Amino acid sequence: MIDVKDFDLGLSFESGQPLTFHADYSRKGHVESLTYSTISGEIRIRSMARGRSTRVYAIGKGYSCAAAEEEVVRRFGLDEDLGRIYARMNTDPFMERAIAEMAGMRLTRNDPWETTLCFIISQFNNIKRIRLIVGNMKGAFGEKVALDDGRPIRLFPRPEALARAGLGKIRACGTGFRDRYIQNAAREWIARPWLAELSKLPYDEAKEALLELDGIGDKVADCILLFGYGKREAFPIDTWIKRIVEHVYFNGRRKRVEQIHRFADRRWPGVQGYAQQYLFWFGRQSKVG
DNA sequence: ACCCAGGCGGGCG
DNA sequence: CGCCCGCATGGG
Repeated sequence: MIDVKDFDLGLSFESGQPLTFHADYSRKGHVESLTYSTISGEIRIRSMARGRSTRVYAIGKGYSCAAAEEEVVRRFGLDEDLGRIYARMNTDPFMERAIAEMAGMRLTRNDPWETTLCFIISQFNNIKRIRLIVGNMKGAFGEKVALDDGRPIRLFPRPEALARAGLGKIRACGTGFRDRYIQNAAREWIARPWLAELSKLPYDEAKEALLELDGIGDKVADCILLFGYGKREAFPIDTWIKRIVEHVYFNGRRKRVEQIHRFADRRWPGVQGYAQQYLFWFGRQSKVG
């Protein structure tokens, strides 16, 4: 059992973050459950709010109890002190409301390759269709494995499988024009093994390395750094965030992306990624901008 | 039948 | 440089 402050499982799971794993979520009263598969098996979480703290039980198939808990802590960033992060984010009334409404929303930590693929697919696309395409790609290229109960599942496609796949077969998953970005990224992932190790580099250098890949621009690179490499100083700027920041902090005046980056870096140093996620989801839910 | 979706790369002025 | 356009595809 893990006892954490400031954790809302459903909000963390359903806040538009790249859940690269297949998962089933449900809520009955104040008890939430989430089941998802991993490379090593399957994790089942039950979470129960008790005042300001939440009790989280994790059971894993193919995991010891301790290993399952460790996986959940890592995956949902439960080792990060949200109270301290909120104190640094809370610079104004709008952010204060976002924090109050979205209390307990965590930034998830995902596999770097899986995150890269998801966000290459995300460009000029919508969340629902991103999930559809990723699902298709698992079916076409993901390794088949059986869980303990014999149920077959498909793992996330590895770069090796996509590097040798034809563009036509990739495109058949619904990727559209992104097919060559995907094939190229898979090949580069193999040719440049250090791409898997970018969390060791400072944010700027890691971003530079990602930007060399075709189909990865400023926004996608920041998403990969934030959700795949745990770089909390990344501040992905998509159409939503741009509108929201312009509306809330610039009186509706249009700003260039570079200016918004500078603004966020100065205002929320070190916690830009959390600020972005809270502005993004709160702003979207309440239709700001 | 439209219109849009968590951008990016290339081409033009 | 800064801006603008086309881009595949499924769902509203």
